[in-house]
Amino acid sequence: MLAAERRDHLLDLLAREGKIVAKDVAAELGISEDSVRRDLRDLASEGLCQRVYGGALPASPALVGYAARQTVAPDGKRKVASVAAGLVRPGGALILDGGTTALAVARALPQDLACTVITHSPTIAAALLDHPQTELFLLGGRIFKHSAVACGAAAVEAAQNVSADLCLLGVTGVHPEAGLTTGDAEEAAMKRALAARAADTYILASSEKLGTASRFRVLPWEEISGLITDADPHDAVVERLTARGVEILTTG
Amino acid sequence: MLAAERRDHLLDLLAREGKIVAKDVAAELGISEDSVRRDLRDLASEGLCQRVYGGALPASPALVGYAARQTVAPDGKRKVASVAAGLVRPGGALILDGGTTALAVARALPQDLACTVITHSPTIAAALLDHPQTELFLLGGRIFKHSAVACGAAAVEAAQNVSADLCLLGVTGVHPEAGLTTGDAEEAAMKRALAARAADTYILASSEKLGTASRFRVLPWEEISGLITDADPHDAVVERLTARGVEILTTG
DNA sequence: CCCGTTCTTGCACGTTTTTGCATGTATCTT
DNA sequence: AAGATACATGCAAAAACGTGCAAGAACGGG
Repeated sequence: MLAAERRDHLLDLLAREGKIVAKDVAAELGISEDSVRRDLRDLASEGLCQRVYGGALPASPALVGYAARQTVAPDGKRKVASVAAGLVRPGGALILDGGTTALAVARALPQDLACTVITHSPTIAAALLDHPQTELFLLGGRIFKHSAVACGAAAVEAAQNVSADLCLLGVTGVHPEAGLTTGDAEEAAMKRALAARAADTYILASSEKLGTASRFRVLPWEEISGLITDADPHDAVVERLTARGVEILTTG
Repeated sequence: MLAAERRDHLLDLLAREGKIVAKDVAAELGISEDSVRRDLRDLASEGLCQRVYGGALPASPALVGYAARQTVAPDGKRKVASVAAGLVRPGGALILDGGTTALAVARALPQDLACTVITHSPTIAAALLDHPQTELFLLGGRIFKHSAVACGAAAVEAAQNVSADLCLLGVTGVHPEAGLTTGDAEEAAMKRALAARAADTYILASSEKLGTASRFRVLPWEEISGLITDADPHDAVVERLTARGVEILTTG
């Protein structure tokens, strides 16, 4: 594991959980607590986190819930992506959200799959340029830097002109009661607009997102077809979702 | 194994896995770690990756999965791009075409330049994601694979809703009589639509394009503000263009 | 075809960075 | 107040780095 990668992991953890416990992270990553402390000290000196006894907190509470600078798609996301890619039928049309998990889906699509992909993410579009059989449609609009996707009025309007069989959405929070949530209002609206244009909508959520909620709701459970996750089917949150009637696709 | 092949492999790895560990790659390819480090250093100097202790990471996290290959811009294009980037004023709005030369322009824009960039190329958009001060607006539409830009009716329509101070267009043919031409009718129409939305339009053309013409005309000379090229000012084609009243910006 | 030049590549060497441990100190909990 | 936990610092081993150098390949001109 690269040192820089470790730093990213810490920031990601900070954004997702809102705190870091040095001891836990050291155990999780198999490194010494000293290394974690050193990293945290460095991050704090750059103003990226606030050092506290036992670990660290976000520099600004507002940053909680925002996707951090994630560079490496963890194994879980890749498995989720692989399952999701299996849902895409030849000849069908897919609306693909932005984000690292959705990017992993794009990468997991067979090179010669003949289908239509509609996306508001230039990153996703760029990744699919070398799929010769894939028809690509880009939804334009103002690009939101932190998530690297087109959002806002223009993008939502552009979405009204398309339709698809399947929509794959990434979210930051998956909670039995709060539903599906994300950290930005514009993004939430865009995701809603995308879901509305597809016959079926599935949520991509690696296990660490289960049970968490962010500020803005994307959709209630009633409006989605299912959840794709790498969590254990006997996970507490998963079981509560199943009880609610949500279809769960696992990577098992 | 060819050196260029090795570089491609590294970029591919970076796109797929999001990171490179020098030691692992050296073992996998059966070459010395020194060579890997040298390659990584070169790639980093071109802005294609970010060097870290132990290996490398994508230049920007948003660029994970972004096809960075084929982007080794020749020297001529880079010089043209540098001149073009100098035309962009802080606070101004720029319409940027697709293509390798335009991509070089995007790379040549100062990291902290506060301006608005409007483009129909997901590749360009992805390249500008790490410019924090740059406002990005993406024009959507059907993606034409061979040129990797949004074209067609939807894209042209989207272009009607924007305006800018400057438009930088790439073309495949630059001819004193035939004017500016390209090999695809839809692309030509899109370029026309872009040029119509900017106060000034400049053409990016490395020297090998001078004197050639393709099938579809983009614009006549009267409707452009100037040509940016790395050709010699005493080049025969350049002199004929000057005689026609075309402003020529050279890299000299 | 041959020879000089240039570029690439791997190795050796000294330097820098990272990392875990030990030690002593500070801080928290009870 | 006392024990436990977290912390900073110093230290040493290991890993990664940069540089110089030499052998070899590719190239170009004669």
